[in-house]
Amino acid sequence: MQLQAGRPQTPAQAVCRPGAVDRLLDPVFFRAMAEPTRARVLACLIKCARPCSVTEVAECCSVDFSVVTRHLATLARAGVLRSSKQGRVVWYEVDAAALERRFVALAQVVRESVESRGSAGAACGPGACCSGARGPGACCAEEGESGASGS
Amino acid sequence: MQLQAGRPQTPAQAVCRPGAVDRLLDPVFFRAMAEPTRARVLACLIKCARPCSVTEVAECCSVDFSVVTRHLATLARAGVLRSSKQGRVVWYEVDAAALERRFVALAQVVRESVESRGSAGAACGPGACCSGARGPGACCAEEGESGASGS
DNA sequence: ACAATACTTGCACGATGGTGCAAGCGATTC
DNA sequence: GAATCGCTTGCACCATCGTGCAAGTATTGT
Repeated sequence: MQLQAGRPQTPAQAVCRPGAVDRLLDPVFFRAMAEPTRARVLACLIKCARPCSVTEVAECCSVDFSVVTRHLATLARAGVLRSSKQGRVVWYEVDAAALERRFVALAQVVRESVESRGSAGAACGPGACCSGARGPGACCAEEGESGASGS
Repeated sequence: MQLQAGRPQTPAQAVCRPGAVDRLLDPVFFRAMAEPTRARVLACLIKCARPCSVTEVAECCSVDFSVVTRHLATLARAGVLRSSKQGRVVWYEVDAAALERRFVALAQVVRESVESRGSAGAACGPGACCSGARGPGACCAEEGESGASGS
């Protein structure tokens, strides 16, 4: 069987097949937006669609100023925001291009997964297949491809 | 001024303009994917592109079986997975349609934000405008803690 | 030089959440 | 009916993280 070529038959196989989805499901990225205050900050910056200072952003949420600073830094570290310093003012802005690209890529990966359902060999389903190829280390023994797909 | 009609000028104004972005930046959804183990589980399910049992999923990560159960339940609660019980086996499957729709909508919201940059009134930027319309409560009474209006 | 503004960082505290172990529950098999 | 399988839930532990306060840094204004 051409296991390596097609779609992984089990999660245990899937985990050792590096793909775009692994890079896209970056916990740092999702964690950045998972916090309610940060989500609110990000929503405000998206709506404003312009660079905003920390002071401005702080006015949209009821937490301490220092907290806003940290949240903005977190979002910037995750690649969601970009910052630029002008004098003593720091302007934070949504990195819209990168953000949109990321969401589009995520949507694409999910869509491709759906499209592969009927094409890659056996039509798997509940109890239909993959019932015998289990066991830890059933696929990860070899090196596979050291595919550190460059970012 | 057509503040309510156009794009909010400040984050303080933006926070009281409910829009699609507020619903899409759902912390529950993003938190579900923000955890490394859950991200790995989700990636495996996307790659497999078929319903998988809890036992199968547990083989792709090195945590306790009970932990996998909880992670899968969390992802299902967030609308990322769907589950169906067949006998004593529970099948978890990526809700690909909903997931793709969500990412597409997020990309769309970000894109629309970019497209509105030059259209809605003044061309805002660092120090270009919005320097005088500041101050807490400039647009709405208060929306944070006392605001039990919206859910 | 001094003060004010804009922001960052150190610190402590409390809440949240991920984890493993063990017990429990429903469905299947013998 | 008893044993087994597949999964869920209760519990305790620990790490992480969000938060506010206070001090510190960098830049601008007087």
